[in-house]
Amino acid sequence: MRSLVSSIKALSDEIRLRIVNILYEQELCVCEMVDALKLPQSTISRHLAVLRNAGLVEDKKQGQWVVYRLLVRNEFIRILIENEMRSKPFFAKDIEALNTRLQKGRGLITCKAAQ
Amino acid sequence: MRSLVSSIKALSDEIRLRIVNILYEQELCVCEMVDALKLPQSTISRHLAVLRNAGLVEDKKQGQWVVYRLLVRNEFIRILIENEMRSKPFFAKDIEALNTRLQKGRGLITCKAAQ
DNA sequence: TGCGTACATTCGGATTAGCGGATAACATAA
DNA sequence: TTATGTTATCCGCTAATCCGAATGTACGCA
Repeated sequence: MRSLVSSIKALSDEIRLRIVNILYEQELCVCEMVDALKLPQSTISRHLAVLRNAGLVEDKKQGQWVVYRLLVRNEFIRILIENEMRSKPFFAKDIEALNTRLQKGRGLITCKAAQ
Repeated sequence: MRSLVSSIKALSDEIRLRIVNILYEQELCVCEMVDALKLPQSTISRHLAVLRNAGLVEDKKQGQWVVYRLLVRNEFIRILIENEMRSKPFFAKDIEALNTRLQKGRGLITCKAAQ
């Protein structure tokens, strides 16, 4: 119950929804998200901590990167993403920016160099 | 988009989830919710205003009462209620208290008298 | 007219959440 | 070792949210 509220609370922020949206595409390191969403690194990192504490994402170290993966444990979250986010231009433009970024960087090979 | 965030934000509170839960049973006036959830009237009223501003409920005057009705406009909200709330004891006990209250008052006939 | 009920809103105070620059911590590479 | 890149956390600050008692408003009924 407590965890249900904190899951919903974690989703009740525009920036965190944008993060969830791009993570629904594939797992990503922090700097890829920074580039895709064009937001300060501290902002992304802080919001990722909120999502992690709510159990919505998990992270793993991979070389010098920390890679985040979305955990869709509840059906309502999947429906939320599929029905309310993926069709909207607001979120689609982040996917575009992400793809542009991923083409440059080729996965996780470089990050700074991709800018 | 703005409205998606405010919908989710409106749902990101324990008391408001409890209100949504009992309104999913049937439409209710404020004092029935006060009795069912055993919370101060100002608290219920304030949270109802949040839900109304987010477009999650609508209200209509009915005699001396204001009756609130849940609007399930998004599929993810229905899934949220069905999958995450209705099965949980935490929310079930509110339904029980609500039914006890409704037996006494028989719909909207009395409110103060039902206490 | 005046009382009582139902509901909304105000109030002050506490808690929480948000921001981005700066810095810390750590890994990798030269 | 030194330099660079990646990520997390700290900092001071502002803004939003929550609470319940108290007050305001509207209306039905005697």
